[in-house]
Amino acid sequence: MNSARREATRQKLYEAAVTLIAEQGFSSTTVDEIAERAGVAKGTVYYNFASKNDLFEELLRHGVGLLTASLREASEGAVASGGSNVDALDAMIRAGLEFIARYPSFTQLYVAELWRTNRAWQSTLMMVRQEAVAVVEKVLGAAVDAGELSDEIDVPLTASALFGMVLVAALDWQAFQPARSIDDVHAALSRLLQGRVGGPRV
Amino acid sequence: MNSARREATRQKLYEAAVTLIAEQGFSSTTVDEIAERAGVAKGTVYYNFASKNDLFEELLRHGVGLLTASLREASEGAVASGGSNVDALDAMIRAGLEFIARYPSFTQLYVAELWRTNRAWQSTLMMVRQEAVAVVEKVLGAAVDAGELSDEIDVPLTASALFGMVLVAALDWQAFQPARSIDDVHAALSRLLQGRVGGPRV
DNA sequence: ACTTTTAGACTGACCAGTCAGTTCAAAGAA
DNA sequence: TTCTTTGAACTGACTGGTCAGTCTAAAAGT
Repeated sequence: MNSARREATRQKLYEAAVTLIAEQGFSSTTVDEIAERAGVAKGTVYYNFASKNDLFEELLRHGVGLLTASLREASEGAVASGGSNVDALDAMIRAGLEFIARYPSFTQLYVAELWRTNRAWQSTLMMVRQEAVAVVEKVLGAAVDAGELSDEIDVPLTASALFGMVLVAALDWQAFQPARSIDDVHAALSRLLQGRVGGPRV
Repeated sequence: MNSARREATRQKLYEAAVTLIAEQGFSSTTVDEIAERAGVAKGTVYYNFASKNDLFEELLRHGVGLLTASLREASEGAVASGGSNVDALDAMIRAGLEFIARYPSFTQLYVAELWRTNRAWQSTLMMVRQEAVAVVEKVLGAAVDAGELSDEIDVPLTASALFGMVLVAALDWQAFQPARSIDDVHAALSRLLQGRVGGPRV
């Protein structure tokens, strides 16, 4: 069981697949392309994954797992160092931006597939999405309970909105003004979160 | 000459294509399927459009055209009836939600393709996106000039963020809690825009 | 008269998945 | 050390199916 070797191969396949699928979409990316980019024979793909679909599902699980961990860590870090729940939200925005900057392809691919219906990996995607969103909802709920945020807010909807705000702003940043610093982008989003856009002027 | 008959056929093809592509993606939707769903012979597709790609590009132009018109109308309506620029933004959020509720498939498909690189219709997509975003940016800019919004905000980035907020919240609404009323969703997003989430408590 | 649509057979390219055969690396044998 | 064995990992030509796009002659619409 040379599973270190195998693991390295799988990793190469993930990396090859993620960029190709982000660029072209799942269906128009061929297994031959993935194998070639990974520097591996086609058969190896099928030795390591049951099917093209399966490769993709495992890729999704793998990627969202990284995101969830990173969000959770950011939130816990903020709280541990004496921050409020709003600080935790802010830290999660930061972590989200960092994740997207680091794995732009994965993010593209995730967004492209998230709301598609009738696809084989639909249920996997929903599961994995729920895990990520739950992290945000939890902090949002805690902030409301602690009186930091208005108790009129709709937690799940606001979590979605925040998620979308970060997602779209970050993808646009990467696509259209990649030169800007992450601090810049973070500041703009923070401002929105903290109500300093449409709120009373300071 | 674009006869009325021809236009009706094209319309049927758009409608068939948009749902199929939203569900399955562009590449895994076949021209035969589109023709069948539209109740039209395959040859008719090629009589009306140069290729599958061309059909899709025209579909994108058509759809984003509707969105842009609707945003512009909402914004102008708000201003004409004596509203502030922030009211105009709010009206545009509403219009965005209505658009997504009415054309969920188009929205899915748009999001799925927006950040993809290396696709034939990439430039078309960028162009139409820019038109839509410009409408939001214009109002945002006017609001800053009028002193309604902090002049520290980054207009393009905030426009993206707002766009993303509406987009993701609406898609999640449609996908996971379709029973909720549009007013409900609108209220939650308004609150975020107006800074009543993270801002000072009332 | 002229435009548009029909029905569907056909072609050539493309591609997911298979499988018989080859290579690798580790563990033991000499 | 050097040789042999073993099973896991990998290879790539091949197969069977799918699909964009073409083409026809005839019908229907305006």
